[in-house]
Amino acid sequence: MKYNEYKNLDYAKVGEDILAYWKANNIFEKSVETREGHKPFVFYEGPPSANGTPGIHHVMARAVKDIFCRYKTLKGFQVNRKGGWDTHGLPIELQVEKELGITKEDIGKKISIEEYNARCRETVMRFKGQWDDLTERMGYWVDLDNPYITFDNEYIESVWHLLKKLYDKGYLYKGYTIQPFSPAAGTGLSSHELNQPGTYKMVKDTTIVAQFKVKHNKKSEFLFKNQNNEQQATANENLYFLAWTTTPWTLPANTALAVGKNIKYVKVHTFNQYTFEPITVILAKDLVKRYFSEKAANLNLEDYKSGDKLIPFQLLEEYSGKDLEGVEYEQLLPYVQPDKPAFRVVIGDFVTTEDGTGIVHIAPTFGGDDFKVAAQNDIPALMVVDEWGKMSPIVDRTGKFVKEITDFAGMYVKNYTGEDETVAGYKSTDVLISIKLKEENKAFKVERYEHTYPHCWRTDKPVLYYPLDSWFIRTTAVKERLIELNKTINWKPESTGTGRFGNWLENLVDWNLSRSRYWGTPLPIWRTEDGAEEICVGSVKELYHEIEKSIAAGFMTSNPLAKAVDNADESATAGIVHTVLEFAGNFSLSNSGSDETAAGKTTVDYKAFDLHRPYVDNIVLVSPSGLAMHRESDLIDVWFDSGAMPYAQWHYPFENQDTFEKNFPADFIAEGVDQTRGWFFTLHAIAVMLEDSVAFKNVMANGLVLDKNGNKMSKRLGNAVDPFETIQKYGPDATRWYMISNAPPWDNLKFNTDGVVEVQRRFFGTLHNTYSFFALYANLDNFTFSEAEVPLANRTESDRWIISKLNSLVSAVDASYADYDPTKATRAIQDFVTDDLSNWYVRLNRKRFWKGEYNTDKIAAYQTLYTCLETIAILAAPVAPFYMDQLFQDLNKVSGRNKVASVHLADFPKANKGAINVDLEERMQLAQTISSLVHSLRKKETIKVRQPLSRILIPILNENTKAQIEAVADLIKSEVNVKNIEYIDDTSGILVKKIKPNFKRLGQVFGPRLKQVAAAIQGMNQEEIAVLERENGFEIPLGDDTVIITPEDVEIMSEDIPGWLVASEGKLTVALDITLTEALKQEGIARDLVNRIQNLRKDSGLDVQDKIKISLQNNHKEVNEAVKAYEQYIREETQATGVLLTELLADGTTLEIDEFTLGAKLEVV
RNA sequence: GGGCUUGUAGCUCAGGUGGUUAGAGCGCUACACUGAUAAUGUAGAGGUCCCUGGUUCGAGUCCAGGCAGGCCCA
Repeated sequence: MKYNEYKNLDYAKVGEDILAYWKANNIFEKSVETREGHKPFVFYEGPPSANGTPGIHHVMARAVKDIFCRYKTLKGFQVNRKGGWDTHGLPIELQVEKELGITKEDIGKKISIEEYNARCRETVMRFKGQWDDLTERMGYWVDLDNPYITFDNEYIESVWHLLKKLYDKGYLYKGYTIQPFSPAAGTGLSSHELNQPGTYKMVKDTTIVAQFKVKHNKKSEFLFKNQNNEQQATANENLYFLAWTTTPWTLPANTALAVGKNIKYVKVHTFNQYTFEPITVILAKDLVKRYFSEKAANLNLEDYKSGDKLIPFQLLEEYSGKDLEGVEYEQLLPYVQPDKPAFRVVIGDFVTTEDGTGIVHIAPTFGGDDFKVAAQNDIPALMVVDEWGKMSPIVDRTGKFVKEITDFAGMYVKNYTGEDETVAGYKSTDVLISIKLKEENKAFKVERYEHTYPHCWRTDKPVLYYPLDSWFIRTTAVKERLIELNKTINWKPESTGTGRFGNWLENLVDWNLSRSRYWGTPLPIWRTEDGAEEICVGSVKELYHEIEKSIAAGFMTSNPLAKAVDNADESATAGIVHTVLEFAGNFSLSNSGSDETAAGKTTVDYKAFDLHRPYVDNIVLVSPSGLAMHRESDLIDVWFDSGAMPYAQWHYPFENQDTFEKNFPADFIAEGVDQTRGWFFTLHAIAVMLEDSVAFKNVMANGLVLDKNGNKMSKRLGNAVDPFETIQKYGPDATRWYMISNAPPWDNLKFNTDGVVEVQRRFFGTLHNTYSFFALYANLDNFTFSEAEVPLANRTESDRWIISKLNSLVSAVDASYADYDPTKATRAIQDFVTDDLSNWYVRLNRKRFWKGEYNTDKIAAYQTLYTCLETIAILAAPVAPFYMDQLFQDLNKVSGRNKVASVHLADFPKANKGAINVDLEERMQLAQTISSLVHSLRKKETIKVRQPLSRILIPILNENTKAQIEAVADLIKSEVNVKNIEYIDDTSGILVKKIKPNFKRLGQVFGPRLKQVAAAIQGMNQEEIAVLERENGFEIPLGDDTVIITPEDVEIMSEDIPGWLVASEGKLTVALDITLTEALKQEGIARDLVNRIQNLRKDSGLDVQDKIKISLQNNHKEVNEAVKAYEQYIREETQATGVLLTELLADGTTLEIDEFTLGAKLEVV
């Protein structure tokens, strides 16, 4: 059995080959099965939606999930990973509408709900194939065969069960609120949806400061009087409140104005800039300067002429907001009349003087604050009766003004039709309203204003705030508990948990559950028309029985669930094809229904019906008092679907009660940080409300994947990275390794394929080279790790060193994974492989592998390198699952040391603390530093490493350092090619010492006087340093005072050796003796000869083990002598049986060694 | 406007509890080495540690205020 040797490494092919191996040998399944009975590590998969193609960020998110599941498996836990699909929701509806060329309005008209939902069901899994493919190729291990699917009846039934539980606890209620509404999508939006990335955009809107004319009556009399300025009374009939709005289209719905109770307002006499008419206006005192120019402060009102740019003004009276309360004004745009008294000033605590005028225009139908303050003050909203006889706002659900708003009837309040706004003459509805107000002397100021405004995350069109009826979950009731339990969750990064998520909990509002849509989980609440009686249905069986009652009461004629519930057992065994809703089962990917039925665990046949609309809508139930109850037409927020997955993935509580209990809460979940208020919240909320428990103990919120310039990836901009292409080109391992090692997952990643290439080269390339080196020689020597392990004590210094380093690495990597910090783990592994293993251990020990006989030393070398490679394979397997499995198997197949078929079935190595030797690691560091210093000296003198030198000198200030260097002296000597290391100490008398203050120590002792002390120390001469060392103390005069410093207060090092070539780093100084003796020169020539002959061997295509005969031309005396002196050495190095010096070589090659040129010839023997 | 987060070499990133000469890899330049060879070593160039104040004997690090990017929300 031989170790596999590879000509070229094809990373993508490794991925494919290993994937095939996993499939053929069920490695994933085994990785779960072999841990049966072990402690479980519970992981929840946040379900993706398969209606779009996966992107590179999904590789990131899924790599993170995979890494910790694999790590925990290696650590001996059983990690079940049930996949899942999020199948409901707006994106799917919109996609279907786009494909069918319809809008929400057409549903029920051009297309039936039944057909519409059938299309949704088809569409939602359209890219499932691509998703599964990516999941496999990137090496994300998750159970794709038995995923939970949110549209399955079983799933919906579990969700219903949870809703009923909430209902029974009094957490569900119906309310009427102003909500974000997307006319373009025809639906209300949840706060989660409004929290999608990119919904808030900078827009330039036309804003109006409108003039609301004060009614002159008893209540307002005081406003028309001037206490300070009698002669101005004439203009006072034109008295206006100024109110600013960024949404002029809401002005026709105005029914009140709000002021701040304690805000100061002033009355100002001036002129309207559009009509030039004299006016008197009221606005907040703080904001006067915003509307009136300083330059006009001294102008006389009498001098004003129409059209003057500078408009004079005069401050008249001052009022507090409280004074203004109750003052009435004339309706600004009298299209529709309210049914109760309106148009007066109210107090609002939300009014500020930050912007606008300090007076806020109130349109109760189009703003949350507006709605609240109007209700508190009994101010009506402006409503009209729509075509169905229902009360509705003056803007309809498509975003158009109703016919009652005559001047603007039928106009869209925002650009919902995609009109080109850049064409000349384009006027938005807001602009048209402005023009009208200007003409009527009702506009004080109209200007374009840039601000952020929320947009629908699917249609990119602006959102309106709009009154909607909704069902809510009273999350505020458990707010404190949500906060408390959140503190027990380990967030990665912590700031997301305390900051983003914590603050969100602090400002929690009730969860708006309602969606007026079609494709989703229906709200299982039936109500009488007057809303007095209602029922929340919590299971299919319960619904069945309620229907039976309804039939008895005469509201229904047949029970659509009859077949499913009555004939359950029969249908399951007889294989009846269900006709109630044929398609329901056809697209179902779940196979749990029929299996479980056959097993007799439930009596419901879940393929015989459909809990979606419109079927549930057709069910009419009977109330306790005998009235008809219809289903509340809403669907529930899809986030509830995904937040319910801990339960619903198991069809709990109808099946798998045990399984659920064993798998709750999760040990670990991970998703993008954008899910903070989405999935993370809904999981948490449901778990706290129902279980008084967290839903997850550890959570990783990973950051965004941006393009290499830090911009968001988007298909539209064309900067999106195709994950399939990346994996195909660079392989899954390099892609994953790059993503994880480059930056912590919670930071945003600037994805640059150059980085992937670098990882490939630097890490995988080096590791592979190291393996190839091992395989080449191990195969020649037939090393199969069959010998007993050579005891550490019998191995070389460098063996023990790399083993020590390896064990330190195991500890570090284990700790990093356990702390959910994969980046630290990968960086540690990478540094070990490139720096310690490859660049130092292998480089220094090469000769042990290819030279000499197969003895204990050689075996020790093989064992050491093997152990390093095998350990690395396991440590790195969670991140690079394919390559590391190949490496592991390549090693293991020959040695058979592990009885497992894959690295993923192995056990995570345990660090052997006894093998870690800090002293050893320290002195190897010394060796590396000294070598590096000598190399740099050689370079300075341009003496090549092949030229042996006699000695280096190292000044030694303490015995410990000397002993440390002694232990690695051989390594240094061979690495830098010198014969001897000599140490010089104090007694030599030639050391020049350097003294440096220990600032940390001195600072603590001397504080502000440190500067003087430090200066004195740096000024000490050799003599004084000697005194300090000898006496263990030295007096420094400090002004009138004298202080004593000790050797601990300073750092003393040798700086220079007079007359020598030195280099130093930190405390270490090295001197190099560059005197060349004849012998050294000869040896240098011999080494050069070896080098040239080795090259010749290689060029001639000789095999490593071929023996040769060498003939050399004897035309240089120096060379001849070197050959004679070092013949033995030359023969050994070049595997030559003999070296012959001859006069003439007819057919040799020419060798050049410095100034020598000679002929040479090799013959294989 | 608020919350969170990031800002260190051309690029990607390290820099416990403050300590005086701020590091690594990549890239660039030069040189060397060569039975791991499309590998490797050594050296060099390259820094306003985002800015401004403050605390301190001493600030990349702590504090305050800004600026810029990102995410999330009003």
